[in-house]
Amino acid sequence: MPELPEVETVRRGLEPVMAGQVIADAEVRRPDLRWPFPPNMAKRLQGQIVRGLRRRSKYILADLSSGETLIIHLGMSGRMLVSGQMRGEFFRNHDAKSAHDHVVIHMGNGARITFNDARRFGAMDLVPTDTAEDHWLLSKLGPEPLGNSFNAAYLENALNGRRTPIKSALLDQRVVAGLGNIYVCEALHRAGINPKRHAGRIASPRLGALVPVIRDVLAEAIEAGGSSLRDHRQADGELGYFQHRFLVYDQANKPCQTLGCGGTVRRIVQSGRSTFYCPTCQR
DNA sequence: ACCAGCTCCTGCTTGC
DNA sequence: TGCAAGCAGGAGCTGG
Repeated sequence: MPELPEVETVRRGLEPVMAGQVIADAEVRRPDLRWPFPPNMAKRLQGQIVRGLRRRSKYILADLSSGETLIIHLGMSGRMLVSGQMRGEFFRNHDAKSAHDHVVIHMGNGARITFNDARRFGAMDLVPTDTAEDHWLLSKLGPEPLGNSFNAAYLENALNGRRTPIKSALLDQRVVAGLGNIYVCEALHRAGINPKRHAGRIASPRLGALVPVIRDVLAEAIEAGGSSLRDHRQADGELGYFQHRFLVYDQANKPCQTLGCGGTVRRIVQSGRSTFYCPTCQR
């Protein structure tokens, strides 16, 4: 599922029920997701106050009063669903137990947060807060696409000399952190760049123009609550809505929507992943 | 160093 | 309707 906008949507959904609240209890129902959980994870979460929830790329970081940070990755199909009774309001977004409820966190305010991940590509780890960003999963990540260090000069330098297709380069989390297949396809379409073009062979003005396009696509997707194709749900269980705004992703054989283009959206495979683009207006 | 391909796992969609 | 193949939003690892 989740690329940056989906993860940010989940983070925003968890913040009001977790931030500043104590973790009353935690249950681990299965010993591992992609990797084994850290030792005694449930016990180490118990009694901690959640100082705040941050996001780095596609990771959610929950800073705890113990001085540790819970790192959460949703993989392809992970969900964080809130249920329970809070402030007199009853949330029933995940009351039925599912076979893939791997971790359940019970907050002192009555909220219950369930980590559900059918494909088990997700991960959790618990590390000291002051070195959380040095975690092996985070240490090699490139800049945040919505941050100031992601700019035209940076991107040109990062892609200089690279012969891999621009599509593959933008999926590389070391180049820019948080993009996935959907938003790379959409951004390249908006920028009019052919996904097969070699990353190091794109003229500066076109690369420069790609930066604000990426920011816009991500910001609009966050605003829409992300994209729900199969698995993504907001923390309250609601769907995201950005999938209705896709111009190319999953639109194979449909007419290109670019004004006056007249082309047809194609699906190709690049390094084993689907790429959707319009050969007419993406050059 | 760079890059394409494979792999982990489960479930939904597609085509025969 | 039934069944199997194909495909899925991530990302680490391997080997050329």
